[in-house]
Amino acid sequence: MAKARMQEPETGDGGLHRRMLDALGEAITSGQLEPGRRLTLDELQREFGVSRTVARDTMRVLETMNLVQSRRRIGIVVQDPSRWNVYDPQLVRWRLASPRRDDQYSSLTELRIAVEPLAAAGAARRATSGQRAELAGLAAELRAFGEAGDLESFLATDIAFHRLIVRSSGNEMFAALDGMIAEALTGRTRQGRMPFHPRDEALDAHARAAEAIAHGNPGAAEGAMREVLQEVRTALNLD
Amino acid sequence: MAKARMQEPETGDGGLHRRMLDALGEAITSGQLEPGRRLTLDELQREFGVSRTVARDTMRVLETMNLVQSRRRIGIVVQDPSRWNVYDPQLVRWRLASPRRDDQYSSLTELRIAVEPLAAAGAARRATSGQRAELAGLAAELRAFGEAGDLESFLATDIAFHRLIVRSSGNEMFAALDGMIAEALTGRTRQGRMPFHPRDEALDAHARAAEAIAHGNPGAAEGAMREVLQEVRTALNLD
DNA sequence: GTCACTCAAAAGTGTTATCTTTGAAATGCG
DNA sequence: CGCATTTCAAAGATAACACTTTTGAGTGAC
Repeated sequence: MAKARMQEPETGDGGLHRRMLDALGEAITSGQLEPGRRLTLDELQREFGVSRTVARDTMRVLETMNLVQSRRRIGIVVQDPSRWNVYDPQLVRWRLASPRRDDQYSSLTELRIAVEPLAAAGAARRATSGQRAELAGLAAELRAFGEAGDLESFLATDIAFHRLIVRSSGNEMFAALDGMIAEALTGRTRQGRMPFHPRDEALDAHARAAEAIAHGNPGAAEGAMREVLQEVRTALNLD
Repeated sequence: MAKARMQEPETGDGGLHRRMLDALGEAITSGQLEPGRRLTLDELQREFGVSRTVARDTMRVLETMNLVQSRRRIGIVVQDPSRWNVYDPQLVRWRLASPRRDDQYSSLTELRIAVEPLAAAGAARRATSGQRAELAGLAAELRAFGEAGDLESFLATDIAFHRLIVRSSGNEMFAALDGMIAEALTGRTRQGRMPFHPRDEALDAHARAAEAIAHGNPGAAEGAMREVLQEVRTALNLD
């Protein structure tokens, strides 16, 4: 029986489940499905043309993110945003794709401002010598790209620099932010919130942070990192 | 008359799925199931005496936390800790219940030190007037309980104080930490890392933070909160 | 005899369909 | 109003089939 049910496999990673999850995740995080809205599995399986099993474990996943709660007889209830697991990378991605992305960017940026100085201090204490060397190298590249005005390469290197710091911090909760930091930096450049030419003070601060980490000086690393973030802070009107 | 049909409601929420999830979550986060270990659905459904349906969506949930990855023909592979979604409250709970809980406490505490000053600044900008008043009240209670040496009430009030600050910060990523902050504070007291009598400076700093927030002074709130966290910081040897 | 290539079987998850059980809400009856 | 009954929708079980890698056995060329 030739089942002409050919699933198109080129949609990234296919996965029936993934498509449904993304659709619902985006619908909820964008507010299109407002809190309190009740859904049922039957509805969903008809709407997405999937089996009960797929519908069921999609909802299980959304439930562990606290986007919905499933109760007997009631169905599946969309939860209030205050209950969401807003650190789930997938959820962050959905929110960054939604019309409300600006909220997500400013939250993320404020989080960066809070965390990165301490992460730098941690790196000064606990980074491996390889990481220290790599950081120094990245700071040098950063200056080169910055002075050359190569914004694209500058961004890539800047992302690598900040990610490496959180991953070297010795705190796995800081390290787990690396993907989100990359998103925030990318978003900043895309939204044109980045100066055309990185300021000299910013480049110096990056270099000082790398140096302080290399020399194992936590206090200096923390201070330098605060300076690095100062311009982000003023951009967010936090001063 | 009393139909002894009473289901005890305090078991969390019963749920076959929940029991299996907790068991596996604890086994993985405690390191009992080491990274790279391969499991199969058949094994699991036999071991837990559940159907494939339940086994499957349990694994789906663990997969979204990145505790495991499931691949065709291979089975279900326990992932390396560096890939875990360490901000998932459930995962944090498992880790706090595991023998390695100290790592989790220090990570959490370092995160608090990073975030709370900025959260206080945010609260000074964006808290509602009700929240500002409530904070002032909590600071006063805190002083009363502290001076009376009532550690139990002090802890409860301290938790309420810190939670209220992150929830008033206007940043949902800060607000989402409130449960974890409560756990960290509780743990600190339980582990006897708390001075018997809260220091005067700490009480003053709490009061100054509340006042700065009430008056809408972000800079002062941030500074006062840093002082509040100073003793935590020295306890963690971060100075 | 060894290397490389092909192809088929096996192992395990992915997906669907259908059924029974259970719990909670709504309803109706006294 | 209070209690039992009904009803709805998720929770869970079971069985079958589809899809994908891995493994390895067989085959041929050198």
